[in-house]
Amino acid sequence: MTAEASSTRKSEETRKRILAAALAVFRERGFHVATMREIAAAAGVAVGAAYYYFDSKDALVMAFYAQAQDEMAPQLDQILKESRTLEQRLRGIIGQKLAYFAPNRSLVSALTAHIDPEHPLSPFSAATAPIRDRDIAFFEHAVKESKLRLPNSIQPYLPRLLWLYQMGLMLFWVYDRSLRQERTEMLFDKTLKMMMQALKLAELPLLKPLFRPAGELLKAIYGEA
Amino acid sequence: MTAEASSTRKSEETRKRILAAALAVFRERGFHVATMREIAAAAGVAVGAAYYYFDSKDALVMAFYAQAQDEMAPQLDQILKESRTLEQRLRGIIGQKLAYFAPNRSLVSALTAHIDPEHPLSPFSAATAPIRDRDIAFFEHAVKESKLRLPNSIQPYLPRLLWLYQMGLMLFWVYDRSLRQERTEMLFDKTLKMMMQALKLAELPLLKPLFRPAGELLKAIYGEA
DNA sequence: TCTTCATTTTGAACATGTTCAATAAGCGTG
DNA sequence: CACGCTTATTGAACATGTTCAAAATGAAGA
Repeated sequence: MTAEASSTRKSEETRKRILAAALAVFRERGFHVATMREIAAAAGVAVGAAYYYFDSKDALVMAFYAQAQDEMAPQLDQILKESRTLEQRLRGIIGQKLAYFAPNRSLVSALTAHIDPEHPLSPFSAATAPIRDRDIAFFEHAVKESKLRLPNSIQPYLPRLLWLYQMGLMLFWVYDRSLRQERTEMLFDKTLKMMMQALKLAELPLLKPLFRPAGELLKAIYGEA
Repeated sequence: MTAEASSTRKSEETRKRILAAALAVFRERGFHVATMREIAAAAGVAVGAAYYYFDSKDALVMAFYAQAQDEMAPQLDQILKESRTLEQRLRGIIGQKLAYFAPNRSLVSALTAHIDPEHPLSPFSAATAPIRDRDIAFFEHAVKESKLRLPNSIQPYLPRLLWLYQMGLMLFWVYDRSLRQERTEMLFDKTLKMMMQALKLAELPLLKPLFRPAGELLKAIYGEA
């Protein structure tokens, strides 16, 4: 939001330096204990400068996420190219993200700290829509070309639902205290398989009374498109 | 946590006065903008006093929730007594809670602000276990005596799952901007019906491959009991 | 009543995210 | 170069949740 298109070379340098310093401090000391004064000092700059480039401490985390998106995009594209089934693709995409974020779990936890959709930094806010849409696009791609035959009333919402699934999984992962987060791994594996089972069963006429209201619900919540 | 059993009459008075003042200020100005200085002033007391009785600003909200639990308990018992089916009971219990909290939505949003299970005020923390368990007990009661025949691998976890469902619903409700929160009402109605459908179908052998892994998953996440 | 100790109350001090007026640095133009 | 204008940078000041040493209050016993 703060950085303009007319950013000169040097300005961009400073911005990068501040962000890098912030991430370093966050990693070393944890997001919450890290102070803006520390970060500024680490970047060799006054506190005000940090606020000139970033709206808030949280905004630094958002910048981190945006950067992560850029860096991960090619790898995710690659994964989509190399796999065919939806299950493989989801496993690949979500697994890749978890792996990427693994060294920065405390930072991700800061990201998920705001659920309030009014808060500019919430994953559900209008302000983060571009980032969110970019994320959802990968799930759109993953769903496309897959052989899955879903009821028309559900199909269009699947990418957004999968994104939500991913968010929930990451939330669990962020606070997963088990060794190497193996509980998340287990949750991921089992729920993914169950989801695939459920999607297959969606065709059965027997389950119509279960999936028809689901479609109506989705339409009401997400809107027509 | 702070209030001891040895609380004398006057001390208890002060505590109540501070809590009441806090709730009034929260209601009038919203949780976030309200300051501890305001609250203290409204209670006719120094800031320090507020902290003598409550660990933090958030703790005031927790005290509010505990009080709400006390006040709602008889009504919830009544609802359980007057209804038989699980659907009726859930509709009654959850509906009652939403109605009760309606005048204080901003306060409830403060309650759901901490997802981190390490945070003492998170609904998932060890510190809030007593409050949580008391809540879950109502769902246990609601499930008991209902004619539902569920696989043994799932049955024991049902109350906790229903509690989770309720939490999710309240989260949606807290940020529901629609008139009279009618979107939440719709979500509640539809998901409740779907849940009942799904639970009935759980008996079908056809759906075994879907429900068996679900049972295993629950065991792994929640533990044996 | 006086002493002693625990309980309660006070308000100044502290930490930290954030703002902002002032200053410096760049840069294009005459 | 000199002058203005935009962009960067500074650091003191502010707001607010929280802490804490000191003071006030109260209760119980000698």
